[in-house]
Amino acid sequence: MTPQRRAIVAEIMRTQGHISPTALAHRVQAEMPGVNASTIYRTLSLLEEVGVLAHAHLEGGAEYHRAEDPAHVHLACSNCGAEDDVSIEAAEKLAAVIVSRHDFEPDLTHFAISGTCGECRRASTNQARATAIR
Amino acid sequence: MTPQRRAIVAEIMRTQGHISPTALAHRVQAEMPGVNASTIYRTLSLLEEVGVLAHAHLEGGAEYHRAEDPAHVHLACSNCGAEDDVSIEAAEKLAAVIVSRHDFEPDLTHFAISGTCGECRRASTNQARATAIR
DNA sequence: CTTATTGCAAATAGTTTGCAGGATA
DNA sequence: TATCCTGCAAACTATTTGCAATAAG
Repeated sequence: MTPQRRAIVAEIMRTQGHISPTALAHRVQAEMPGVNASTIYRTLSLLEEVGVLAHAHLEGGAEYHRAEDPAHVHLACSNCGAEDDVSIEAAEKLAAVIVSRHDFEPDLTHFAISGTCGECRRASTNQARATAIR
Repeated sequence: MTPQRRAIVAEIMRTQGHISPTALAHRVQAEMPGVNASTIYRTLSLLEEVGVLAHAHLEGGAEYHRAEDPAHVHLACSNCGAEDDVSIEAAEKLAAVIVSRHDFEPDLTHFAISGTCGECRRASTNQARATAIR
């Protein structure tokens, strides 16, 4: 247990949701200058091996979150970047379909699901309508 | 229409499924040495803007595929790397749930779904059993 | 002949690794 | 003290960009 690790773990525990290695590096270095990025990466993979953390792939790359956090599927709007969560229960219907028909146990939390959020969908619909009228 | 682009497009059309920029670069350079990687990247994004290609995020990063190819969800085994496809119809149940409950129009083809394939699941079950007996 | 495209080199960004000095238990 | 951890620099991989030379229509 070194001061660097303490700072890194503290910053992770202070974070709700997920955080990218680079963002974490910035925050940790803000309060403890000199902490090297490689230390961040090494600590992150260590914590993941031990089972404290897990990572998911979002639009912007890998993001870490506490392994104990309630599982959820991540929705990411490819238009505006908005993010939302779906409880894992709601996703179990697809999971069930996949298991039974494809002999595959999906982990719907590992990759985000991209798409268009309601706001952007309505905006583009209005846009299309305006264009049609013109 | 330059010979480089012809070679790139030919290679893509010859490919079934998806291909990564680097893999494409290797193949193109094999038959037409000297084609620069930047040309590959520029051509890929051009073809995507025009609507001929689209990309998805799999375990190994971005992969391009023909936009006209039948939509499908990609399953990737995080243990052995095996890949499988789910028709988009089968995924529509989850899509429907997401649309109605989260006001979000998902594109389930853009990110892969990782998980454990049947083979690996059975293997780990046997492993667990063997350990228990011992 | 004018515009578009390519190759090259350099810049980025994110991440990993070897190594030697320094901190930890 | 023996081991583990850190910082640093360098290496890497994937991707992007400026620019001048070249090819295309």
